[in-house]
Amino acid sequence: MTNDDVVRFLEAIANTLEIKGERPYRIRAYREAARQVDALEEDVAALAAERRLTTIPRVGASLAARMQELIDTGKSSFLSDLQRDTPATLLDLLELPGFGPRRVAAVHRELGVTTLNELAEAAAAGRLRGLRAIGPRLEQSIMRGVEVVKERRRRMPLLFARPLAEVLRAELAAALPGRPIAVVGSVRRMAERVGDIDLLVGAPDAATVLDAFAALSDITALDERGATTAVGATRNGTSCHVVVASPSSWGAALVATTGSHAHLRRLLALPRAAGWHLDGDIIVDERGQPVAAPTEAAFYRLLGLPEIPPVLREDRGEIEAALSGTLPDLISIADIHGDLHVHSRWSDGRHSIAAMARAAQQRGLSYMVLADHSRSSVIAGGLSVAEVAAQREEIAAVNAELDGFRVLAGIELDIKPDGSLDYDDELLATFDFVTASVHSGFGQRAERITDRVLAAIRSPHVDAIGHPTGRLLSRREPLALDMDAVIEAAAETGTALEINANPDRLDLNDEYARQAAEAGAPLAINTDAHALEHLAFLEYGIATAQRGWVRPQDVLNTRLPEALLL
DNA sequence: GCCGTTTTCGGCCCGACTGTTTTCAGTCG
Repeated sequence: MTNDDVVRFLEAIANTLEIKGERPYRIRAYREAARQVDALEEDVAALAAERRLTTIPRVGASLAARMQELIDTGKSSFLSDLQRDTPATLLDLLELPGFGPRRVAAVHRELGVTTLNELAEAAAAGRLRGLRAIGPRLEQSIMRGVEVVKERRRRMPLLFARPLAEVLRAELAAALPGRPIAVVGSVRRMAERVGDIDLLVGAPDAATVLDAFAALSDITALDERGATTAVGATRNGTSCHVVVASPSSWGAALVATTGSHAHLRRLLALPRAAGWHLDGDIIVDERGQPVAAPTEAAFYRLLGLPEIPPVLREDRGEIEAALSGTLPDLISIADIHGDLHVHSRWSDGRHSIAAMARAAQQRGLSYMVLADHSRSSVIAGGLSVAEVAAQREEIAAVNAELDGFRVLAGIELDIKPDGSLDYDDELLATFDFVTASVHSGFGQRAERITDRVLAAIRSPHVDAIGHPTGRLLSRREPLALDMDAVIEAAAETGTALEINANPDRLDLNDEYARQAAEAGAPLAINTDAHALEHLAFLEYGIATAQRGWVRPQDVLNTRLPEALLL
């Protein structure tokens, strides 16, 4: 029982209670406990073993008893009781945009709907029409939403896939000491969504490897087994594919299993690869023998190419660029000198300005822009005009304490639903750096929302647009923005577009990042950290930028503050 | 359901948008 399992359990209870129409503060108690367990450094199972669950903040006697039962027995009588009249599949419906607990409860009660498919059928048959507060627009959005949610289920965000892949790799490595094991496939390419986990093992004897794989505690079922490959299912139903290669063809096997399919197809069509083809997961030559290449560099050399970084292997022109010697000089994490979007306790961050600054410095940065929320983000604790002034004093005090690191005064400024900005020009002029973001009116139509963002870009006080498309990989589709117009205006005014590195956002995504860089719009790669540990998100932002062929000179925060503030 | 403890009960985040209405419910951040 992992902390994540307990978090999901508490959230399932909260969501079920919400559908049942329970009192809001009781629901919130479960949500807050879930957040606490999520932030817990210790193993919640260890706390349970010592009967110390109530030492977790926001966990009292009642929640502790429910968590204890779950951890001890793997089941919860409380949750099963709740699910007797509120089936677990109803929780899927909450993922639909515009569909909250009340509407879920209504379609369940009035129409007997319990699953996404049943809801889609009911919508298609026009049976939602009779319900209060559901009209034609919502009906349309439900039918679209069901498809979106299903696709999300098929391919999980990298955020979830990458740690899962690492657990499997580490467990397999422990069972096979001395063998090289690599996470390959779309996780290695840092693709934003991942269908299944791919592992590559170097070993002369495949059977031993496949036995060890089948015996992993996280692999609950073996779906397929061949001579050198196997497919298993993990506890949460994710499919994991393992391939065994001989050390002499390790490099070729890395290329073959890292993909993408499109990249490989193009690669094997090169003249120098005449007769080569894929035999299962192995690249073989015209005689059917595995291509001997101990490293990836050696493999690409056989084809007369420089080594192409995994993040570029999508057949988006990288092979042509490699042939002509024009592969981009990709940005790397070491190029980043500052983070332009960091929150603190002044709004909805978990840590103080000083703590965030010290953590950023430890990560090798030399400055950060403190960008707490502006006043309209009420729930996020947005800063009043008076608080902005008070915060400046704390920034000055923190800067006086720090050596070799600077905190700049910034703001994450709401672009309000009518397109106006959240503070007046006079106040805006006093910030070192302003990032403007959309936090409301997500459902607006293309023209209206595009106008809002364009107005912000054209404001002389706005230096960057935060998470421009507003998407959340695990639960929200992008705004209906005209991105061509946004990128064009950003290039024209020199307003930066953010690559928000939060792995649930990755916004801009790789393709827009590339389009922006090519159009000459400056980029900013920021963590949007709301806690110390979120500063580690930078690597996801860098990977997204790399996948977008972004070079250091395309990115604002590769500069030092002196150059930034010009 | 948790918490504080000058309170063992009464606080705990609310303002605005959208699509549904015909005066507002439900969702969202």
